[in-house]
Amino acid sequence: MHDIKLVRANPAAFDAALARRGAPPAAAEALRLDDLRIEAIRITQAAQTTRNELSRQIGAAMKRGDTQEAERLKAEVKAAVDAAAAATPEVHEAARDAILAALPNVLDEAVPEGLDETANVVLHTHGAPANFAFTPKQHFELGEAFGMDFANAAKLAGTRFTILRGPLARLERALGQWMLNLHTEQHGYTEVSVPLLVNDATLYGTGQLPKFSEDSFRTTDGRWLIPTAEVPLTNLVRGEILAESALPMRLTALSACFRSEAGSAGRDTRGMLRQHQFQKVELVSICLPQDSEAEHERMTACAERVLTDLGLTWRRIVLSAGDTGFGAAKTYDLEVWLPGQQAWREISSCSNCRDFQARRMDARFRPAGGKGTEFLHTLNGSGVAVGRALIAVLETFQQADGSVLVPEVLRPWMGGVEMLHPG
RNA sequence: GGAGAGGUGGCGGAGUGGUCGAUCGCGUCGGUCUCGAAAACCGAAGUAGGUGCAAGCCUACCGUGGGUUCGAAUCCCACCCUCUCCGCCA
Repeated sequence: MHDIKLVRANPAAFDAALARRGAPPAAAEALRLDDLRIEAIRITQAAQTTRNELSRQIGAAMKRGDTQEAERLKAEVKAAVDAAAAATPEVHEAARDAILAALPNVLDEAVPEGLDETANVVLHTHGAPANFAFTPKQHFELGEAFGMDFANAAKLAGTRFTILRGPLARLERALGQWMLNLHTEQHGYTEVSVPLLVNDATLYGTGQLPKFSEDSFRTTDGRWLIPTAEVPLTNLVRGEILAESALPMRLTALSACFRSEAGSAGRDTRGMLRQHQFQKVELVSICLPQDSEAEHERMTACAERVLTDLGLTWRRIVLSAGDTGFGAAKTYDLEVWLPGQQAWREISSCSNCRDFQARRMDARFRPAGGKGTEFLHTLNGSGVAVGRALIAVLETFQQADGSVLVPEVLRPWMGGVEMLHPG
């Protein structure tokens, strides 16, 4: 949600910010509605002042038993009451906010220009795609031998679901547990167990509503399955006024994530790369405005640490203007190299949302020594997607005979097993 | 799911139709006192919107949304949440 005051202060700059994302100008219409709102407020408040004064007189008149005077005043107050009812500032405010709530965040100046992913910029690469002495298989080809089961998943739930059994089920659990411990024990994050079902206000707070309702699953009682733990974690501060001493607040959660849009693109139909349900370790930071840029770098480094410790090949890219998500001012994607697929694929996305979500959530802090309140900054990042990490591990550490080497850091979670053998 | 009770300012807790944005207590902040601290005493302090150069003035907000009324924290309706008991259950 944008600050109408900033729009008013510089409408041209606001429209220019939208143009970077390829969105049409909106300042003029928002300001027109805000003008109507202010005019209606003036009328309403003037009428209320009159009504309040006359009401006081009515009360005084009745107290001294002057019913005739009271009745006369009642007739007089009617005009003010009608005038207050006729002016509808809340209608104009709702119309204004409907526009503002559907507009994406203003981008960081450092975000590269461009309207799609072709304009993304690779910042650095860790490791290099390895040469295999054999033709590396894709994860679903490897997985079959380990009981990666798409047929039964389809029977139980439909397409875009996967069933894992035995060592792969354990490997998924190992990845999640290990990542969670890494972030809580070494990166200063606090583990949180969150609801997987949330209400409208929560989904609105992080920006999924009102514009992207079709991307999430809705329950029959009006709740939503979370598309990411970012939603419940970030909304923990919704409506709160925090003390500076509580910041930064670093939260992490391992959760299932549910995405209804996952199948609509018709891409990645084979395998478990793009699913309606997947596990993810999420990182969320709530911090002071002046700290969010550094926090963004820190958070991304925490996610990178996961990939490095697993022994994966990865690179960091900064998303272009047009590819940056709705609520983000700046986003780094981490892409992992998949030898079987011979491609870089997204495994983490770390975004600085600045005060965009905080405004929607009304999440503020009280500056130490200062007066009043200011909006917090919020950041979120995957640390990392567990399902995709599983894919990357399978494809990266596969052997010629179809067995898979277990990354050292995961072995304590795998009962000490060093090599997974099919069958 | 059934029955009952209740949601008021950071917390506790008054207030049941007429200057109530709200008595009071605790906590917080500033001051007096003190070598310093405690105690005591004095004082300050909600959020948002409108208006003004400013001091200030005005409006709204007592779980949320409606309604009744000249006037609602107070009455009515719906919803949300909390607590107690019963039932059910991992």
